[in-house]
Amino acid sequence: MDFNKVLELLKQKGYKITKQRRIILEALYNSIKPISIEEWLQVTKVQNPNINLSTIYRNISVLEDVGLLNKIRPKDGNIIYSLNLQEEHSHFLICKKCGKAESIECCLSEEFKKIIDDKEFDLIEHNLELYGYCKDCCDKKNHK
Amino acid sequence: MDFNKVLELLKQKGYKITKQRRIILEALYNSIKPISIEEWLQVTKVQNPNINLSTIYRNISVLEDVGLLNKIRPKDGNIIYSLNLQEEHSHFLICKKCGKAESIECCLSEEFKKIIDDKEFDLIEHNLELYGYCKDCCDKKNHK
DNA sequence: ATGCGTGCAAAACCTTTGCACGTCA
DNA sequence: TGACGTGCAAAGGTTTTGCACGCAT
Repeated sequence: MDFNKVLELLKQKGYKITKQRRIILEALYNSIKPISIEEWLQVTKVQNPNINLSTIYRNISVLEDVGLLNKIRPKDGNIIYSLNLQEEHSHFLICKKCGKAESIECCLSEEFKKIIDDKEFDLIEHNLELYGYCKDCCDKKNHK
Repeated sequence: MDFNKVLELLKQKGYKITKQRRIILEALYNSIKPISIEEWLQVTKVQNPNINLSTIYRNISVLEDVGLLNKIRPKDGNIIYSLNLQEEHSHFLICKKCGKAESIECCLSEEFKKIIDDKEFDLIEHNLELYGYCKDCCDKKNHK
């Protein structure tokens, strides 16, 4: 996704594009990996040393609201952030009774990468299928 | 896993079974769902109102050391905890080049449940396959 | 012009730690 | 008995918030 598209999405939600906001967004946009708040602050300070931590926190809320923020929580250590720029790919909820497959939009790539972090394995794709009972079959059969 | 087995595992690592520790562990053991620190404290206080928050935090470290603790981090909200009592089931890292399948021991059930939380779907099983390049093929082909 | 966004400082919140005392093995 | 565990209180770290000012629209 183009950076201007990112700004566009913010504007569509009624957010103004201030100098600080632009710098903060660019910092994350240009980062090749998810970063912590502190790293994020350091990078923004390169462009404008006066930018405040609280401003970054407030822009985190904005990005969450727009749905562009990926938050990753390593088991140990602080939260790291990245922009969610990719097209979403689907997984399915498959009913064991009626076979209905419902698409869900979630991408677990980051979680997977974390899990195999120590495996020296270059993760490219994943396939995930979730099996259970859909609402209709739950109601009928009292599976819950 | 039996509760006594849990205590046994702690003893094996050289931890003592104090009254407080037992209550704290039982609280989590008996919980039907992952709970936050605050909920955990409330439940332990039913058995012994003097038990301190810091004691729970210290026992979290113990459980982590023993490998019995599941930490779940909802995107929004505090960490919730559960005991990791189930036998682990495997997923595979499958190499797209040499086809080698390496078993990894991780269970994403909780994450999946979180994801479909709002879907009214009774999740029973899941299947996960991770595809990429194993270390050997990475080295040979310079995929990284 | 007006209202949203920002910097600053303080507050709120969560987690860790030092210390003295208690208790398990 | 000795070492580990606990309660309490204080410290440490992170995130949020109130306020006055500034800037984008």
